[in-house]
Amino acid sequence: MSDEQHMKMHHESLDNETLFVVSQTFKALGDPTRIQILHLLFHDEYSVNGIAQALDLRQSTVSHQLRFLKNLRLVKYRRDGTTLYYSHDDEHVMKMLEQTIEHARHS
Amino acid sequence: MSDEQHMKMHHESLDNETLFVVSQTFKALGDPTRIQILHLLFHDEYSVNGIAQALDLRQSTVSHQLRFLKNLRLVKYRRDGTTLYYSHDDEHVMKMLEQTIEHARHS
DNA sequence: TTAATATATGAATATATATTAATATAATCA
DNA sequence: TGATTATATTAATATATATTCATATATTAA
Repeated sequence: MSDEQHMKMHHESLDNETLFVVSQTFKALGDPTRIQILHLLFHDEYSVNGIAQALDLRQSTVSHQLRFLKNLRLVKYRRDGTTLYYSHDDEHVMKMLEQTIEHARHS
Repeated sequence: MSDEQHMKMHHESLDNETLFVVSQTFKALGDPTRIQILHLLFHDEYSVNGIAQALDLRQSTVSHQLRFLKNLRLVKYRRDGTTLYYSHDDEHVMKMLEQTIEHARHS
């Protein structure tokens, strides 16, 4: 039996890059502040200050977390003057988040 | 308009307990070692040492992480003599994990 | 009971992470 | 240009987390 077939028997083992991407994705959802931000963006776009006000967080905190989320392409933004409007940018991740919120609520 | 209706307009805001449960769940999936363990348990049950050997991890590391996963009821075990066989115990979480792995592989 | 084996636990350490205050940058408008 | 506003960045700090070694516990078998 080839090594490849042997690996498939035990299901594909995880290569380091996949492992890194997957862990980063879930890590993004593993923090209460980021969950709140993404959940807020589920329906609408918000400015940085808008998020800060809605969630009672510092502007700096929000900006830091938005950078994190933007690096993972989980959010995007559009500019209008000096204001940046952020919105979500990953349907798969948003679906997982909302499903898990519903799952947690009904338990 | 009542406060309750007002809240629904902006979607249900997240209560602290939900926020905690959701973040804990995703945090569990946000670590490469735990991802490897859960992925290994996707098909079969494994002993603690079996996991350690399969993934080239210390027994202690595996045991600590299994405790973490067991506290969240993501894994369960059965005893056979001195050996504990662990298996996964949350279909929703396992489905999310495997979907996200597939998602990451094809990107 | 003693030895052997499997697993869990505790303490120490190193690393990662989230938040904050202060400040820098960038865009707009008078 | 200078003032104003919105956002980003930097550095500091506090906290959380993962791993490891050493050891404790528990089960079984001789």
